[in-house]
Amino acid sequence: MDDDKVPILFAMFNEIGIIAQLARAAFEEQLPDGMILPHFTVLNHLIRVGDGQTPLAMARAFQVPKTSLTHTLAVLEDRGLIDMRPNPKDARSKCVWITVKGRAFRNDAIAALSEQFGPLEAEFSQERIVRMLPDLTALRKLMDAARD
Amino acid sequence: MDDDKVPILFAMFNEIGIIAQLARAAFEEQLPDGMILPHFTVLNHLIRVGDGQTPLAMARAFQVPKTSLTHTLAVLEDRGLIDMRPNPKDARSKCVWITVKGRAFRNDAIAALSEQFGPLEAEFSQERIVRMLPDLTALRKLMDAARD
DNA sequence: CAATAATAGTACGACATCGAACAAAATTGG
DNA sequence: CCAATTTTGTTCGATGTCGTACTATTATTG
Repeated sequence: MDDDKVPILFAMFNEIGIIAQLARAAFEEQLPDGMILPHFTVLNHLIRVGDGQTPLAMARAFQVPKTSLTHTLAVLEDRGLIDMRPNPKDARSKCVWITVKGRAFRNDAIAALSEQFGPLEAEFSQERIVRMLPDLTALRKLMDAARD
Repeated sequence: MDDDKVPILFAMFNEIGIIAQLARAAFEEQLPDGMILPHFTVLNHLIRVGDGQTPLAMARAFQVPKTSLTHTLAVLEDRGLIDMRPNPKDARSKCVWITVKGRAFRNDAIAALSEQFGPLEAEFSQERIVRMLPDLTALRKLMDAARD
């Protein structure tokens, strides 16, 4: 890598890391109790992609170790936000279903999210988002593919 | 927030979050032992901004709770990568200095970083980075300012 | 079909994160 | 000055993350 290309790539990841951290902190402030981003992420995924997914498929989707997801799912089940049932097609496996309570929680979180990030739109125009998003998506896909 | 603005803002943060996670995982693979990103971040900060900083100033710079930084600094001191000395201007406080070993570690990590992310430059042009960076920086600054 | 390998999920332990409470020192306000 | 408040850093406890090792089940292969 040429010397002059390191700093700017570095700077980009640095900004991305800080933004991710600030966004996460701001969002989690809006969540009740001990709920954190991964809890919401699971519920949101179950609604966007559809429930009945296996834990392993979800762990891959989120790029986290399956042991991390085991813990996250246990919390969600404890709180009645998901149900875990045996996978009829594979006795080793399970399927994750979102409950009515889980759907409500997710919807409330979305509303809080809009509330939390609403002020941003006044200062950070949709234009800029539209301009960045394709590049961000391309970068994410490249990195996703690169992680053999 | 208008309904049509939520999804794209949401999508942007989602991409940013995934990229941050993938970049962190890829980078940490290159680090030895139990060293993780925050360890490197501290060493890098001490070189970029200058050492002799107080823990609290650094916690603010990284947007992390001071208790988290206490732990990170303890690890770095254990491994001989930093020194912590009393702050001559405030007996409650300390100053953090990077050691020769710490500098070497940071330089090695930078080299590993370049190695790790080198292949990206073939697929993700510097042009795109240059195009995105000002927007990312602007967004980071807005969010930083917003967190009262 | 049996033996072997691969896969799904979990238990456990080491370590990271971070809020609450704390002690020590500095600052402030009367 | 002195008392009250604020600031700095740590300790402690609860929880999250994740690598290793394990069990149960399924897939492969000779």
